Amino acid sequence: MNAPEHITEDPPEPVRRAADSSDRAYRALRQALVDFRFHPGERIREARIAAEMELSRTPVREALNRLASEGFVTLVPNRGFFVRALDIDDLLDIHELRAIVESAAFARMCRRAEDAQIAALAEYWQSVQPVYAAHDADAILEADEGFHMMIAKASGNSEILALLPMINARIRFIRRILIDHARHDDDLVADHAQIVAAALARDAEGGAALMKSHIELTVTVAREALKDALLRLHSASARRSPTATALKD
Amino acid sequence: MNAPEHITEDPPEPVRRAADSSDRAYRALRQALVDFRFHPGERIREARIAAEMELSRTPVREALNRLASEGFVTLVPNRGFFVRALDIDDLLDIHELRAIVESAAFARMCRRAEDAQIAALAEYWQSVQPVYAAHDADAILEADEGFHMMIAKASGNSEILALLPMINARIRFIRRILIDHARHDDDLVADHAQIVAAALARDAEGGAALMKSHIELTVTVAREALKDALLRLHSASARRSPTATALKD
DNA sequence: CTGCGCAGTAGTGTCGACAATTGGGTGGAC
DNA sequence: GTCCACCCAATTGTCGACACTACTGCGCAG
Repeated sequence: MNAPEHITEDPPEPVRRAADSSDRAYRALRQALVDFRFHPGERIREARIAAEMELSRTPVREALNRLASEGFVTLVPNRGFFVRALDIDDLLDIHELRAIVESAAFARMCRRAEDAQIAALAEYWQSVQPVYAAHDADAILEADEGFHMMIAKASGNSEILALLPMINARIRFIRRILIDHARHDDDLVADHAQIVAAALARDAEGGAALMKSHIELTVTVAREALKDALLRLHSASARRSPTATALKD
Repeated sequence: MNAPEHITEDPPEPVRRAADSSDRAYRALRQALVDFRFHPGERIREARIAAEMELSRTPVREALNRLASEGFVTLVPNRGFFVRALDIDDLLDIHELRAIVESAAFARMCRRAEDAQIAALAEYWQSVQPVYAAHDADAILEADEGFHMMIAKASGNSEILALLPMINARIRFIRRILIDHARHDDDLVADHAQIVAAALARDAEGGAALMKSHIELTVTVAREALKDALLRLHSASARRSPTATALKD
């Protein structure tokens, strides 16, 4: 086993280059933004982020550039990156866009998806029922997003499938809060059940309308809760430093 | 007008730091991609691009990262950036998404926009009529995009307004080709006139349907032309180097 | 007291350099 | 002739450094 010198022996440190510093920075920053751990409008100091994540500014800047084109942050030349100030209207706009896109995705699925895909949707819905019963907010959120993503996938439109995750990322924190506070799990379950039924019946118009009201109702009902949540998050992020161990994971 | 000596005189090089290398790289690369001056699937060598644009790899990488999150290119770790291979199905999907979003934008505009905004749309439409008559493809494209952007703006939904330019950027080259070749200016003019009429009448449903068919018809009618155009562009980009002076401007 | 100019400092924008990785080519063993 | 291991050139991922810009606080004129 002792390797001859002329042959490259097993490196004692097979630490293959991670090559994912940018990606890690991207995910950590995005999560921090989604969780509103930054004050809206706050300037993001690259050096600070880099120091906290124990890497150089380069990957941090790459991550910020990606986040900028996704609308999470804005770039002011020679001033730096700033957290996008999401207000209640923006949130409503995003939800409206989501309703538009997802209801269209549903209609397209009804018209063009194969039976197997719709069956898979119904089956998935069946399989995650216990999750809702367990009242685990994180698990419910995951199941919920999964449900909607399956419809986007079954729509067969790759652009819709690519757009939805970007929308989801920006409203995930709201959905998370709503699941926790509004405690309208039963409504969610009922809506989804109706949507699945419409899918099985290939009722494009009816199902699309259901989807639209499903999403819009969520917002309408929770508008006040949203306002409170935003205020609370803002003041929280203003009080304690949004950094420190915040980006460690 | 002649500057006094005791005041910092005009530096021989008043070139205030541009600080826009990344932005220039972004725009140039995006334009090159939109124009299909890169072979689909082609690997993008950062050093080469940087050398051609006479700057370092850093701004090129920043531009590529932004383009990656916009879907123009894909990033394979440790391999680099690759031009996204757009096929005919992708193009149809993008147009479908555009039809979904824009028809919804129209309906929302009818329901919520102020009279002044709709009047501005009608006025804009009037003002660009000569452009269509002049048969200048670039000018027509600009007028066309402007028309649709005004509707997105009048929709009052900032997310729609932000999404549309991203969609437009990716299908601009097609619209450009269609305007040149299909020579269906008259249809465009007729459609737009109908859409304006629906807007003035605040006919949300009718106008949305018009908008949808306006966009979808464009695709359907031109499907064959699209295939040809894609083939032609691909072979062209394969033959000659997609670089050289290609990125100079 | 108020407002303007000015230096000092914090922070961004860009660069060149270096280590790690990939893929292709070369040579030898079978 | 084929296949495998190894080496090497080309390219990416990350870093530290430096020039330049924007903001802060202070001094000074009005």
